[in-house]
Amino acid sequence: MNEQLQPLKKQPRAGKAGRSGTQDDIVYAHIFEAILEQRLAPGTKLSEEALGEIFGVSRTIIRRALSRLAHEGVVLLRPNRGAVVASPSVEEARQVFMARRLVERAITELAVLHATAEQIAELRQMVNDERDSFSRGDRGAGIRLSGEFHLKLAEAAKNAPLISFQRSLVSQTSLIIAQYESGNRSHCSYDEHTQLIDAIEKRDGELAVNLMMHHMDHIDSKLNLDEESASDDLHAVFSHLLQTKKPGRSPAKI
Amino acid sequence: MNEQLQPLKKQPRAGKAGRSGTQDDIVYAHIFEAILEQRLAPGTKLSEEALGEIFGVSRTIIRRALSRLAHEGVVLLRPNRGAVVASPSVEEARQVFMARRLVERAITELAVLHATAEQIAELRQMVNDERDSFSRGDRGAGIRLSGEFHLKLAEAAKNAPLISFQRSLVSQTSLIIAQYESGNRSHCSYDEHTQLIDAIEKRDGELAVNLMMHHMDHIDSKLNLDEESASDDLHAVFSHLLQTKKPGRSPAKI
DNA sequence: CTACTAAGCATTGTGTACAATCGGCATGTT
DNA sequence: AACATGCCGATTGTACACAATGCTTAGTAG
Repeated sequence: MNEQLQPLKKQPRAGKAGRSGTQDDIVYAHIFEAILEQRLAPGTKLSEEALGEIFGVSRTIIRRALSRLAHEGVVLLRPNRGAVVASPSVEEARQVFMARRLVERAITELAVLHATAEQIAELRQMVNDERDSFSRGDRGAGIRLSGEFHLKLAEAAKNAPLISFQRSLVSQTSLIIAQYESGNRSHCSYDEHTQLIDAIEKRDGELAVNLMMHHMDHIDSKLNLDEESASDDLHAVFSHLLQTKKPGRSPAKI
Repeated sequence: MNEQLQPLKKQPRAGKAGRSGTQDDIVYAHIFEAILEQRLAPGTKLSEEALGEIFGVSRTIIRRALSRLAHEGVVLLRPNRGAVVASPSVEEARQVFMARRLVERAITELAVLHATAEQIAELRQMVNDERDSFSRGDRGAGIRLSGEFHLKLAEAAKNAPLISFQRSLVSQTSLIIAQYESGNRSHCSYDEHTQLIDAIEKRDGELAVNLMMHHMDHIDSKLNLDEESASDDLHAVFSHLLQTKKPGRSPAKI
């Protein structure tokens, strides 16, 4: 139980990923980040009481955060049986990627039309942060920042429903990447992000869409969704055993 | 305010829209239905305590239902200030419709590929129900069933993220229709739904997509988003006044 | 020794009490 | 008379206690 998250108590502003000050968001951001960084493996049970003790809040807050995570598809909420980190199947991963292709194409077209100079500057800044994370070897932050880039792009498209959907898709994609990525390559090449920004700044819609589609191709070509799906399924099948083993250790770990 | 919702108390199975037995769903369905039937006008405040008393459940349940409605965009949750029925602006309505075009096109293409005979039969049954509702003059049920048709179609596309997104879009569309529809025409011609099913059954993807796009055209051509946006904005602007007037009547109204 | 049953325990679901926050109203000041 | 400010009522935010449910395990019968 030594690897417990910081027992924050009215932490004025979370130094890591938590943006706004509300406890909800802090808990949400921390759990989400832990999942992306694979400190919480798919299938891990997320006990309300344990989480509440760790974060120093009551189960009410935890429950809201879990509900939100469940709605975004990174947590599975089983009635009367608690929450677990989602372990998307290969089929679910394919569906997410299909939906993302659809949405990213539309977002790119809209962003070319509506992105402001300020937003483009922010996008460049995010690519810089992303590159820094990878150079530091911080894989979890890299995945998260890469996702936030795509989310920022969605904001430039100026369509609220699309932004909301994209948020959900990006979350699930991050989880899928964390689960399925073949480790040998950098997963979200920021070069492609930079080229994409250039095309958007030049208002070249056709080029931008082509770059985005190639970007999507690259992302899922790095995953083992096709050939090695067996091993993935195996992992998913046995994932519940990983946390069902007897509590030979301390009981209060996430 | 004698038009208070039925004070159900552990109603075993809601006879109207509530499907599954959990209290959450019952409350959710009733509020949603009330919004669609305009028994709850946009801007109306949704007090947790009042709703809890009406439905005979505690605020906990109400809060979950409101949270869900808020996530689907039909209810606006303002921190520390309670929930109100959303009153989508013209711009928001446009964004929803743009997103729906995108999603409906994709859903139609996928449904042509994957819809089973059973699903097609269910779709036909839903069109029948929809027609019956309109012939009975039950406008609220008609809007709801029309939305459920599009949702069922999404299920035929066999893509979970798209289904989830479509659910949110359909909910918001229903609210927009209820708010903006020019009253002189039937809003969702079930004839077009029937033709669409025929095209899907014949596996004619091109025709199906064309029909769906025309269907979308018809839907928003019936709305007053363009010319009469002034009156709509006016309504939205003053909507908060409608429920801010002094409580000269009974306090326990939604 | 295996399989089935039942009891105990742990965890989630729900209701309610208390605390924090916000909007409205009255009063005082310029 | 108009504006600013402090108080008060109402409503939401949070935490906690109790109830219900499912899982685990021990015990017994075959």
